[in-house]
This record gives sequence, C-alpha cells and structure tokens, in this order.
Amino acid sequence: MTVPDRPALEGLEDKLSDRWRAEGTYAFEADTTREQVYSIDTPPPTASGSLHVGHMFSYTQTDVLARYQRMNGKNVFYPMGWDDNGLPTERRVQNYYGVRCDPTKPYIPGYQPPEKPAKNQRDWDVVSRRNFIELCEELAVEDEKVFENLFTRLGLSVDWSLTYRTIDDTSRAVSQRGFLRNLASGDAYMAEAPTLWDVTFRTAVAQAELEDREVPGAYHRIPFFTAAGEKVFIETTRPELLPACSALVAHPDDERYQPLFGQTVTSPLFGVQVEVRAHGLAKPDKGSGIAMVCTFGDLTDVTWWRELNLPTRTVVGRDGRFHAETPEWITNESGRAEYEKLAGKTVFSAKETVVTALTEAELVDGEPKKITHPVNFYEKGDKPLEVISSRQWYIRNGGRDAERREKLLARGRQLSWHPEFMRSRYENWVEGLNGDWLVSRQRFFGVPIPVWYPLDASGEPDYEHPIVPAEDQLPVDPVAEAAPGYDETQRDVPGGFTGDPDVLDTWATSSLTPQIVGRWSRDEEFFGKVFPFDLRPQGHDIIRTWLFSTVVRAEALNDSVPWNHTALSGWILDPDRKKMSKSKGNVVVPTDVLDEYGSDAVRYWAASAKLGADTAYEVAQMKIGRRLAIKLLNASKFALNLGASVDNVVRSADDAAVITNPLDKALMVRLYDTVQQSSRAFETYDYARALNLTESFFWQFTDDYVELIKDRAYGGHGEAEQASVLATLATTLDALLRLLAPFQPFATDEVWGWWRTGSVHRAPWPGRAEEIAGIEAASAGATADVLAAVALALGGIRRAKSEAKVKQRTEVLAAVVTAPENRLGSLRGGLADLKAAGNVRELTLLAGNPDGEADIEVSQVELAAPEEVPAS
RNA sequence: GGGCCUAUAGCUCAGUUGGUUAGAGCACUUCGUUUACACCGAAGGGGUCGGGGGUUCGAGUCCCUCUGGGCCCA
Repeated sequence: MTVPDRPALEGLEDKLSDRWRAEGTYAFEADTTREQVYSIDTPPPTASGSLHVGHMFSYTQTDVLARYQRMNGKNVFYPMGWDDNGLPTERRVQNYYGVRCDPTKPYIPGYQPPEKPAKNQRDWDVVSRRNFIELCEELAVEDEKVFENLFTRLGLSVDWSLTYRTIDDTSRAVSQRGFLRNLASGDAYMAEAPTLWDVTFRTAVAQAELEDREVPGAYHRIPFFTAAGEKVFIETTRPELLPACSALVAHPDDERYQPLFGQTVTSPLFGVQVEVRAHGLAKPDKGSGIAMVCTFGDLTDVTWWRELNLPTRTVVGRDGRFHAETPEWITNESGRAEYEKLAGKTVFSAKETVVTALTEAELVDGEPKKITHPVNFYEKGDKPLEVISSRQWYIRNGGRDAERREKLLARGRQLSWHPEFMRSRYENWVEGLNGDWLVSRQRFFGVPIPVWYPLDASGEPDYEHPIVPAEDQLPVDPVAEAAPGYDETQRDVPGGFTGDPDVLDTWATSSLTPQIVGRWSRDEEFFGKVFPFDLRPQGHDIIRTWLFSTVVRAEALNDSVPWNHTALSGWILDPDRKKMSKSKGNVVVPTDVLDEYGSDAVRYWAASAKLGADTAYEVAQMKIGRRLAIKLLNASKFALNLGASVDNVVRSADDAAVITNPLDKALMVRLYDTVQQSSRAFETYDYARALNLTESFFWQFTDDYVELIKDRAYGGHGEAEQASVLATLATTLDALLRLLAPFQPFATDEVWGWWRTGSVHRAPWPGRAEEIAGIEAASAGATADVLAAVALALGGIRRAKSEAKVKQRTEVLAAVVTAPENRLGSLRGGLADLKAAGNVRELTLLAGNPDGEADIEVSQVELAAPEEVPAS
C-alpha cells in the first residue's frame, strides 16, 4: 500500500488514460452473448467542426451510464465514430488544400494537392470524387486526433479500437447496401416531384433540414380580371411569380368569392386564363382572402397543386433564375413580351421588373404593405428556398402512408425514452410529416447513389429500370465506374448508360451507424450480439433528423427498433440562459476548463445535470466537482493512514460481526441505503440522482463520521473499538470509490491504486448480492439516527464554542444535551465519540422537548479557561 | 395557432409513489491553521416553493386557471 504524502489531481489524466489504454480497460470482448452485452450507438460527432463544451457535457453523461453498466457486469460495446460525410468536411477540405471536386474527372492515383492552396478559387485544383474523398480522409485524421484527445482526456471509456468514419470504405458500402436493399423492397423510389431547392448550394433539401426564418416582405395588391372585366384583387408577397400562376384559391365558405368558383379569370400583364378554385387551406382573413397559386411558390402551393390537380407551371430553374424560354402557356403577344424581360433574371430582380411593369400599367392597388413573415430556408443556407420540379430519390418514412406512419409511431412507443416526455417530440414530428424523405443531394462529396440508368436509342435515360451493382462490388461510384455489363466507352451515348450524378443525404448514411459499427451485412453473428443496441444518446434537437431517420432505416432493413433506450441530453446555455452555438459566438473552448479544474471536475458539472435538462455553463459547479475529487483523495489518504486496509473490508455477512459500535453501524445503514437507491437510480438512467445520493453520503461520511471517530481510530478506546472503526472505514471507502467511479474516474482509480490491484473501473458495482448482504448484516438492528443525532449534538457544542469565540479544541468541562426521549438512545450510542470529538469532560443527557426549532439542543456549556496566548 | 418543458434561498440546482421543521453547493457574515484536507474547517443569517382557485386529515409534489421563461412544429 502506497499513499502519497500530498495527493493531487494534477497529472492523473495522462497517467491513468495511458494505463487504461495499455491495459485495455474498456475493450469490448467479442466472444460474448447478447445477454452479456450493453451496446451504445453514439452519434458520431463532426470532427471537422469545432470542439465545444456541449461535447463534454453530453458525452460525459453517456460515459457515466456506460461505466455503471460495465461495473455492473456488462460487456460494454462503446465505439466512437466520426461523421466526416457532408458539407462541413467538404468545405474544410476545399479551403485547406485548395481543391475542388468534379465527379466527372478521372481518378488520379497518388495525387498530391498543391503545396499551398491558391488564393483565388478559380485556380484551385479540380479533382475526382475519389481523390477528394482520399484528401478528406487524410485531413480528417488530424481533426479526429484533436477530438480523440479531448474525449480521452475527459475520461470517456470508449473502446478506441472500434472507431469508424461515415465516409470510409465500409461506411460507404453499408450505406449503399442499405439503399439498394431499400430499393429492392420498395422502401426507396424515384419520382419527379416538387422539390425544395437551395439555389446557393444547388441542391435539394429535405423537410428535416428546413428552418423557418422571419424575413421582411411586402404584400402587393394586384387585380385579376373576370370575363366581365371586374377586378379580383389578390395580395401576394411574390409578384414575380405571376407568370407561373395556375389558379386562384379561396376558402369554400368565403361568400365573397363563392360566385367566382369554377369561373376563369385573366392574369394581369401576362394575360393567362386561370380558374378560381375552392380549398380549405385558403385563409379568408389573410390578405384579400383569395390567393394565387404560382404552382410552387411555397409548400401550400404544392398542396393545392396536388390536391386540385393544377397544371405544372414552373418558371424558376435550379440556378434560381427565370427560365430563358418563354413558357408555352403564355400565349398573347404582350404577355410573352413581358416574360422576355424576366428571362434569365434572379428571383430578386425579376420581382423588381414585374412590380415596375405592374406599376406602369397602373395594376398595383395602393402602396405595397410591408410585413415580416416566416419563409423556408435550408438550415445551412442564406437564401430563401425555391420549390422546383425535379427527379429525386426518396425513402419512405410514413409521410405519405398512414400504415407506415403507425408502424413508426409504434417503434417510438417500443423505445424507452429518457426523459420520457421527449417521446412526444418524436410523435409530433412523425405525425406532422407531409412527404417522404428526399435522399438525393446534388453535391459532389458524399456517398454516391449506387445506380446507373440505361440510355435508349435517343439517349434518354430509362429511369424505370435502374442498373444496380452486385453487393460485393460496393462501394461504387457510378460517375467514375462503368455500369455492370457496360464499359466506359458506352457512358452517356445512346444505347449506353449514364451514372446517377447525385450523392445521398448525409443522414442516409448516418442513420445507419448501428449497422455500420455493428457489422450488419458483414458479420451477422456479431451484429446479433449488439443489435438492437441498448442505448442511443443524443441532443434533443436531432430527434427529428438523426433519431427518426435511424428508426426509419432499422424498421425497413431490420424490422426492429435500432435501440431499446434513447437518452436525450439538454443543451448548454450561457450565463444569460441563451443556447451556446457557434453562430452566436458565445461558445467556450473546452480545454480551458479541463486545464483549470481537471476532468473529474468538468465531469461532475455534466453529470449533475439530468437528462433532457438544458443546463447553464457553470464554472462554479466545476469547482465543486474539483473540491469533491480533492476531498476524496484526502479523506481516502486519512482513512488508509489510520490503518484501514483490504483486510478490513466487510465482504459478506460472515465478516460483519466486527462492526459493533452503534455509530459505525449507523454509517453502515446509510451506506446500505445509498447503494440501494443509487443503483435503482442508475437502472432508470437517472445518473444525476445517483451522484446526488452518493455525494450526500460522502459529505456526511467526511464531515460527521470521520470527525467523530478519530479518537477511537487512534486506539483510544481499545482494540475492539478500533477494529470496528477500521472495518467501517475500509468498507465505506471500498464502496464509495466504486459509487463515485462513473463520475470521477480519475480520482477514484488513483485512490484504488493506493491499496487495491487492478482498476476500479473493472471492479464490480457495490450492489451485488453478497456484498450488500454484508453491509446489511453490519447494519443489523441499528439506526442511522445515531450518526444524525450525534452530529447535531456535536454541532451544538461547536456552536457554543463559536459563539464564545474560543478555539474549537477548547475543552468543555460540562454540558447538557436535551433531546426527545426517542433520540436519547441514538445519542447514547455515540456518546464516547461525541465527547472525544467535542473535547467534553462531562456530558449530561436530558429527555425533553427543547424550545426553538432544533429538537436536539446543547445547553449549559461550561468551557475551560482559554489557553494563555503568549504575548508576541 | 398546436405541442412539450420550466418557474423552489442573491446565484446554480436537488426534493422519489402527496407525509414531521423544504435541502446542497456557491456567494455573504463571524470564528479558526486541532494529527486528511487553506484547492481547508466550524458556526450563522437567508425561502409567502411564480399568482389565484380546487382535491385531501395533510400539497413544493395531484387537478384547474392565469402569468413569466425556453424549445419544437405550423
């Protein structure tokens, strides 16, 4: 046994992290059964992004749960991955190397990027998709190291030998295989449909990526004309879409417009005849109560277009500009002339042009009415989304199919949610879906959609009969590799083939992390040992995206929930209660607090927050964690130096007889309760409560118990009394270290190393039957009130000294403790310790109910004369 | 507009199926370097549990309602 003279937290992280890694403390044992395994599907962080305290917060919470399960005898499968598939990595690789991806370029083996990136983007190297992915993997290694170092330092008990990336060969193959199986089973399909389109990124966007933003706009009041020449005013924020108008719509109950239903009106400027229709989604109190449907002006337009079977009239293209060709539905000459002014213009300048033309023709009624209104944006974009018509791949998610929606809701109910109320977020989202999951993205970097299309004699693709690769060919890149049965000379020529140019949405890959890390479709035996996973933690902001999409894929591919439990972490709020985010600029760099307070301290802050609770970034809370860790070192040192050792630990009921003193037994009662309740809290994923219980016990142990037993521990009351104390100290310390191990892995393992072999993190959780029987036997017939009552009395004695302004060690010649009859027994049990700790010569116990609030009161305290203070 | 969460000491938060006198830490005041700990210890002050109503022998806890804050979806 080696207890340092001056224990300290400094240096523990490096020392112990190295040891854990070398000894494989957190290694998953593959030779196992499903019952023994506790598997965790951690959402891989984006390593190219920046680190922030939110990472430490939520990953600590998961780690605490993992550590509990491991100590509780589970073979914990806890891998980490990196989500380097997607836009953030794409941008980072571009800027870092000065390269641009063009999938049509051929792969260059051994390609080296420029030494220095060119300043101007025009001068960047243009590389193939495969080269681009290689560069990503190269750069990602550096980014991932930073993350891995942070997580290691934080003490995450991850098995780092299992690490994966969402862009590596395996992930791409699994992602493509998942897609192809979805395709084969009818869960994926292609369709020409209105698509939300980001003109900056030139890509389609899914419903889950939408964001409403309030933007300024203006209602323009514009007349349409009936056959009789009467004006019908509409109010629109998008007058530029007038040439795309396919109908006017009013509410069926709106008496103002009922006479017009079924009639035809003519649009101003463009002279197109459109029908007036009735639909319940038209809002009578909005504007003039009658709206123009400009085919795909917004999502309500799409609904009207679909439900009223309106003609498709699109004027905005993928570049966000008006089509160059004048649409054929504009037939009269002046209308065609008006459109020609718009051809090729952006939405913004087309609006100006149309408004000017309307104003000149005196077709605007009054001044535009300025408003702010919510508009759909891509969450990463900065221009409003357009809706265009395009051909895209979809995965069925229940958005258009009630039966599937019910199935997915049932999966949601099958999952245990922590906290439970988060389930309603999931249900609200599933119930509110209005379309299937669009998975095509018109990006370069990502997992290619693994299909080709045959070209007919005129060179048109046959979308009905896509060519798919064999599963053992995966991963493939259809833009760089020829379709099976064809060769490269037949690409894009009539009678040949063409590759799908798009990539999959990043969620289409990251929704498969259980399958990727669980070796689905590669090692089914292994997959069966970890799937469905036990736990999936994540922030509650990604329920609609990550959590939901993973449920969708597991339902389709595995006919199962992906996990049995899901834990939702809260967000980090800055001291002003605002969510910390990069865009707000209020992000705190995590390494500073790790340097200043240590990992155990930061973990304490994270672990004292309940799941789902948004939590203030509180340095004060970390200071408490640090204090707890230091206190643990010091108290342990004290207990061990008193002579507590492995041999004193009560391990079963047979050892329990040595604990005879009522005060010692009282501590055993508290320990027993703490172990039971803390275990129960962990079983319900309430680690914060477990920490709270253990911490309370720990403070009572150090502040009250240890203060009281010093005299007895030094041998002042004989060997039997000393043996009772040492057994109590050793048993308590032994359990306490393990109870705190999930929260403060460094301090606890350090202390463990002073007097035990192996790691505390591989030691069994204290709730095991034999051990708990020992603690129970040691506390038999005792009451925890001995400790509580004696502590109160000691407090009273100290108060008297404090009020008399004398030193605490001043001798008390005599004092009276008054307590209710039923607590006198408790006081008698610890009387000797009380007198020793308070330095009291004569103590009289008196039955009675004292005045005031406290029911144990110390009075008639007679203090010895103060020590002579030598004049200095 | 719909849904979910939240309101407890100056601050950050506990408070289990309703059950004695509502707790912890920080901060504040006073005292103290006694043999684990000054990155410390001891003692103390500080609460109409957001407002109102109800159920109950009993409500911080359950129900209704109002108000403030936050989030998600329209």
